[in-house]
Amino acid sequence: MIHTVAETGRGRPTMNDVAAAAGVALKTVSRVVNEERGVNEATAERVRQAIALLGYRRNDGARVLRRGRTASIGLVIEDVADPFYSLLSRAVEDVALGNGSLVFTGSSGEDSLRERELVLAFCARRVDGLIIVPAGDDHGYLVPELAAGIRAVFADRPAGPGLDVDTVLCDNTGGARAGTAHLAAHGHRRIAFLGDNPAIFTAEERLRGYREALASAGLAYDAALVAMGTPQQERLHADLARLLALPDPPTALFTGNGRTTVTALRALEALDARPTAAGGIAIVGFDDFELADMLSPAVTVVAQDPANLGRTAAELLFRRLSGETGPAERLRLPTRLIARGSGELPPP
Amino acid sequence: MIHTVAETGRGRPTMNDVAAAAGVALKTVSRVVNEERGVNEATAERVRQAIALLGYRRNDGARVLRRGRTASIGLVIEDVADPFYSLLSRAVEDVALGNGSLVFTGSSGEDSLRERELVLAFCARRVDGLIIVPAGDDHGYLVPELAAGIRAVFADRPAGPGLDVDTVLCDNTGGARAGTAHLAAHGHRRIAFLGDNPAIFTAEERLRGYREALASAGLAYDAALVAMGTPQQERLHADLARLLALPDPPTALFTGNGRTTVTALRALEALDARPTAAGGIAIVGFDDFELADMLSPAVTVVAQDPANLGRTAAELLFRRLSGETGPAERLRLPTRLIARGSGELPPP
DNA sequence: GGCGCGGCTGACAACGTTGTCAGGTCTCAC
DNA sequence: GTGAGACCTGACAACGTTGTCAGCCGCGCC
Repeated sequence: MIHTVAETGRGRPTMNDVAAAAGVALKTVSRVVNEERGVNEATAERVRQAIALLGYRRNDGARVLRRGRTASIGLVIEDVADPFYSLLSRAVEDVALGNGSLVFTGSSGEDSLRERELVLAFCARRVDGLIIVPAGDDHGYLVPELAAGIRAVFADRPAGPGLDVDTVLCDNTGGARAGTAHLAAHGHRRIAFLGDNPAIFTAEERLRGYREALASAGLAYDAALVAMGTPQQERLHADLARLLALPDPPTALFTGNGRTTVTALRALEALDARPTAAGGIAIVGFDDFELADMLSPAVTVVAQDPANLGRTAAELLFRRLSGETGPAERLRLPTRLIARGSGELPPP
Repeated sequence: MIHTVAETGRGRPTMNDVAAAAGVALKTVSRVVNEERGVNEATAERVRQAIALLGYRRNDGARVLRRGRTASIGLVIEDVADPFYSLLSRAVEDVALGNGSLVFTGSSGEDSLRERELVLAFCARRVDGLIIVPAGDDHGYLVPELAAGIRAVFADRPAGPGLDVDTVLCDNTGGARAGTAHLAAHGHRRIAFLGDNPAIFTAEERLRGYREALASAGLAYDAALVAMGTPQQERLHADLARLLALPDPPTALFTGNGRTTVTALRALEALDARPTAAGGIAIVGFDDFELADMLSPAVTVVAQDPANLGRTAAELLFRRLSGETGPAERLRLPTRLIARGSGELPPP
């Protein structure tokens, strides 16, 4: 039988309230809530009724305090609004949910200070683990956290020096090499490179791949054909205007990430120099993007698989959380060249 | 002076450990950590040194248990990987961070059961508030949570019946009306409608707008010109093939959301019926999308502002959390028609 | 009748923090 | 010399849960 209970007014009911309502001890409620065996079915039913009556829900914060594990992880990326990271996020979420874990998400906005704040805030909430796409390259602040048992996996970019931690990267150099070589194989000898800020690990690796491909093709590296920086419309417009005005202008363009590719296409349009099916400057871009196949010409890309990146990192994290030991892993995920037209245009 | 302390081995240092190391009482450490005034500067400095030495970080879980507020909110959307929701997410994140709050994110995948699980899991963590893009239309499970003081704001779609809660919606009907009227104004009399599953609130509202615009233009509603369902490639391909094979086929197409627009464009391409600058079926799509302006012809859209939606919902939530009372608000955000070419093609 | 055992229940401490309250020391004015 | 007040510090309970341990009851067996 259910005893009515004087509602204490404000605030949520606790196990104590449920216990009082059901006429049992606190601990019995705990057992029912956690579906432990050894509770008489009639008693359990009375407790369940009291729970429903009061709208009780277990306070996981208190539970965590008692047990240690929070069943939550933190994900720090550059920007959820960027398709690359949103695909990565979704994959991380799915793996986490499959492991009974919730996900704190935060965008650093390529600001190492904000990255640090987010990570430490997550650590203060005692997340079990972290997946980090770092913005900065000093992660000393993580040392005490790792020592305290929080596991971290770095994704897309490695941790700063001195941190021996699991890392999942993309084959940036190989991908850029393949993309650049593809252009060279189609007869281009003046290939420009538009990349992100060279302080960013991936941008620098991709530049390296570009240079290696040039060398393999017997082409000289010409600094005048390289422009790097944040992919803003105005900057790219100016860079491309400069490149096209060179006495010996490039006949092909390798762009270092998705945002740069799209922005460059817009800038070329504004400069009246966008490739057409009939011809024009050839383009290969790092990163696939939505509708690349619907432009004319369709855009040839070196595709990464951001979902795979997120999934791999998350699975690695959960393997660690379930006790897997061993030295820090450092994985490289492959890229794939998708020829669609813009990278197969011949030089004039 | 710092006393050395016997490291207890596993686990993180607590305030107690710091207190022992600094030779002060637990409460003094608490005061220093929380930057309360009234602590002698020399003492405080000793405590800070002990904190640094031990790598101490406050356990926010315990703090929350004591204080009641968690400084975290939960965000449930359909899919972070969808650009619409990823823009919304970013806006929510930014507002939350500005209010000193962290964000749990979860994708329901348009599954009402998963929505419920996510929301209740967030509630068990005692988030202060929720922003929900609902997948289902029964939110009875939220009643006890709301009664217990968790604030919720529904975004993009309303809560199920019986729940009187803050809601931020888009002007779906008005937008669809404007888009359809735009096509009619350009001379089209056979306008097809491709929408999402009509069980989804926004899809149904947009269909209504489409019908209203037809009526205003003196055009008859023809069920044969309407196809609704999940925007999968095969389904849309079949629907469009059927439409184009009609004895009196449509000369224009209104598509009910971003995913549908993009998928329909691909299907038209496969059917060799994609519009060109020279002519073809006219298209207006609900939702703007990246590169809509770079296709040929560029795609005319009825644009929502997902970031604005997220920001508005989050700001409303935080106003509630900071004590604003009053009846539940129900906001409607405007849409904007952006003419780019595909919607201005004349009928043949 | 006594003993052991399985099944069920409850009392109590502990998790790491903060709010409350009390106490101690010092300074200053009377 | 004493009281008032400012300043600093600490003891203790409480937040809501779970782990540990002990106890009760009824049963079957010696």
